[in-house]
Amino acid sequence: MTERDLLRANVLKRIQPSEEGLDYFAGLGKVQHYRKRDKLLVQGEVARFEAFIVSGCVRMYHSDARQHEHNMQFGFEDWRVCDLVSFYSGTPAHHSIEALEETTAILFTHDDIDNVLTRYPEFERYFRLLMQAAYLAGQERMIGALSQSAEQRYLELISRFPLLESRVAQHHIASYIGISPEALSRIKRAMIIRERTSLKS
Amino acid sequence: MTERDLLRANVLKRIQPSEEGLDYFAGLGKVQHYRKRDKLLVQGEVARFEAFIVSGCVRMYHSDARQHEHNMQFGFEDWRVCDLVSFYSGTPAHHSIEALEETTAILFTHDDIDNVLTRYPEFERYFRLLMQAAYLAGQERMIGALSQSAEQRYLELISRFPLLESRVAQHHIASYIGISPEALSRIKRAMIIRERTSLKS
DNA sequence: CGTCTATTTGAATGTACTCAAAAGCGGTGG
DNA sequence: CCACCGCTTTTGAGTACATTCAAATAGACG
Repeated sequence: MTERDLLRANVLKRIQPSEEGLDYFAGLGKVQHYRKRDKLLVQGEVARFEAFIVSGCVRMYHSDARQHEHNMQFGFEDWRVCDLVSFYSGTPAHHSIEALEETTAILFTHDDIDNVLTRYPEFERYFRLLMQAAYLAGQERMIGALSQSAEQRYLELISRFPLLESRVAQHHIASYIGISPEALSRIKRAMIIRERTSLKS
Repeated sequence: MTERDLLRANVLKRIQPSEEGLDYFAGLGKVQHYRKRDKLLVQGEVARFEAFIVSGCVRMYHSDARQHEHNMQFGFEDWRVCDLVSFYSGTPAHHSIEALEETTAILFTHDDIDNVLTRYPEFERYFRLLMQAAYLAGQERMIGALSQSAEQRYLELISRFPLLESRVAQHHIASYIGISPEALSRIKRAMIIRERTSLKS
């Protein structure tokens, strides 16, 4: 039941619900296990659940008209991953979600969430705060994409999530910051060379 | 009192609050008038209010380290514009908001919103839905930025908001889609030439 | 060890940027 | 009504950065 505890802790980071409400919510959802490369969601289908990652790591990505994949979000323990557009509006998802490692998640259907919101409206605040956090992250990312160089975006990303370097393939990071894997490779090399020459001088 | 009516209608598009709650909410906020080029918010200050645009038009933009401005959002009648990051977290805003025309807005402070949420928790849902809509829009935009050409982004933007072409300067649109004004000018010319030659053939 | 995938490197190409200048447009005052 | 001013848009030329395609190298895993 340790998955459920992680979930409880996640709620308590944001709101102080009644014990009853928390129990109810923590009992919802379905624990699911995924192996590396399993898909939690396939682009074009409707997202029927929101995934709360208990352990492991996933990526959410969009595959464009030219079959190029663009990573939109990574998800580790204690993160929530979902194509919220699809989930809340019932339209086909613009994203796929794929496990990058062995991953355990708790899946919440729309009904689960409706149920808790109807019974314990205190959770409206929880979901609003989650939404807010997701929005803010997106906003920050957009600013970065518009006003920073690829190198700056890379440095900022890995300084904010040092996990990524060790757990995620480099081409996935390249995709996240919006450049080709070759470009990221070159950028890293340029950084190393710059560092060497500046140390010598 | 027509400003307030627009606000009521906006609420009713999303939730069915008690009459009491709606009256309370519709009475909140302060009507404010801005002239062209007036700033509703200056980057670096804390956003003390969320603006509900009653008439006119504004842009929210980020000014980067090189003093380049990047338009993040436009706002017309019946839209909400705010640096939500700053507003909800109390940190200095990463955006400025500027009136592009004579503009009337209703301004809601954080206290206003806290008050209505405390008294009428039904409004949690309203703000969650707003947040959701804002998030979804951001998500769509990010996908576009990563996977579409500048030309496609331009075409999609003006087909979605035909208002823009007539009411907003071209360089503001260029900034929104993330390219220089020169680049947009060239793209438009290329489109016209393509059209001419395809008509002739 | 061999296979599969990820990363690196190279070369040619493309797209958008910067800087600079010209042309277009709208409003104001003489 | 015209001349001028300020601002936007257009055009040109040179440059920077990332892309694509292709090939070589390096790592991971069975």
